[in-house]
Amino acid sequence: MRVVIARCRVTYAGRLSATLPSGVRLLMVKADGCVAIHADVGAYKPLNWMTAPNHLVEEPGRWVVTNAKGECLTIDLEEVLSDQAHAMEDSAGLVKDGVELALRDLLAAAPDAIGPDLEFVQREYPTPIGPVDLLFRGADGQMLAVEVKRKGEIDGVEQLARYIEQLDHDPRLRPVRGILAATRVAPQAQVLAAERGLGWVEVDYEQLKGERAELTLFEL
Amino acid sequence: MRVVIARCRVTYAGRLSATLPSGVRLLMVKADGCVAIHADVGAYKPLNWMTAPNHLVEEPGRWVVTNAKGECLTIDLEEVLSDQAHAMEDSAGLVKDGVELALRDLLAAAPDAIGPDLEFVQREYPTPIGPVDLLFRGADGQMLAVEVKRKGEIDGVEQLARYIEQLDHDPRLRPVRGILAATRVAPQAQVLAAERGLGWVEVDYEQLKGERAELTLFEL
DNA sequence: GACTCTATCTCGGTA
DNA sequence: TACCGAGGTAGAGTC
Repeated sequence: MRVVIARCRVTYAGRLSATLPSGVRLLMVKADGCVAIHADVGAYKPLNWMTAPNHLVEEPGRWVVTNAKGECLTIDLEEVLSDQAHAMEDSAGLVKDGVELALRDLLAAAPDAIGPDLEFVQREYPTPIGPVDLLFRGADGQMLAVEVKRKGEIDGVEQLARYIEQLDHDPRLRPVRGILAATRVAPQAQVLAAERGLGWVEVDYEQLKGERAELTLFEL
Repeated sequence: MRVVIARCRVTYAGRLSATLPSGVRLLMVKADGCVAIHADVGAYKPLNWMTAPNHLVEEPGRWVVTNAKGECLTIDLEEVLSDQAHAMEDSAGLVKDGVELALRDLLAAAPDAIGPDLEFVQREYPTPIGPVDLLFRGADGQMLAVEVKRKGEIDGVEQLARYIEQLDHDPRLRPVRGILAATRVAPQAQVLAAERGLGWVEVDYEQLKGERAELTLFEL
């Protein structure tokens, strides 16, 4: 990785146009060719960037980065304060835990958090437009599709509505009820769910995890 | 901004749990306290990070970053290869052009680009599920809701349909027509719009901007 | 390659 | 502050 500290101006022309006036910034050029320009605020997002694959041409006082889509990032270097390169061998990647997937599995094992007398049928039940997170059968025999989100928003309601529409095409399943399950359901999502004839439920992730741990302990 | 190149291990506990095994990486500590850990691939996203405001405690061989939400980022430094700091005065920010907001404002001022004899009523007209970009009144008195997108795709049509559904609940507005306005409307979006009884229009951003400039000049 | 969906999403706006 | 929508979303997985 090459790290340059420089006073520079930047322009980007591509999906939008953006210009960055003169200032001291950090330029990163990574092993895969990615270029990022960071200011001294904001941990996450670069001011400007160009992802790989791209083509970097280094002229005196100017870098020009282009890609196949016709996007162009131009960096005018007014003063280079530091320029160093470091070898970084590939290292094992990040290991994550605790997102939507875990919530889905917890709910599959504990349907009571969604509603009474539900029998788990399948995870990732396939439809032509993508898999439904969870499918249950109610005490009355009616099917229930559940869309799981960490945060339930309008998108999640639309997604669930599309799945229900697909599932209702299958005479063996029809009519299918739908519930959006999330640690939090936004007010707008609640309104839209009601409008679409869908249900929603807020579930407590920590509590589910605790119950699961207890159950595991008991089963030992 | 402080830039450290080091062999390190990282753990994050907060919105999820994540661990990062030993490897050489770039650590950025910005003036606002933000911390980011970058690998040698991917221009954009750090492997781990902590946004401001936070609290960084530097012990020998270990940094611990915590914030008010109880998130915690721990960096175990195994070997520091470089450690430098650079002053970066605040500089003027990024200037963007060509986005949805500008397009919306141009259309509010130039309804003719959407259709004949439209009277501008309101920007961001509120509904229970979010604001409609633009609301106009036609010559016949009928209301017209316009959803503005840079690129008109299926989700833009869906969004517009949801708004119309809400607006039609209001007897003072009903019946409301809907149009998707974008610099380009995808064929699938055109089909879906027709299906939903909605209109669509492709508008020329550069031309609108030009007209606006002319108008401003004229008004001088 | 195109499409879909998630994200410690970030970021900006607003009530 | 919380909530909501846009993003040059990026990045991962699937078909």
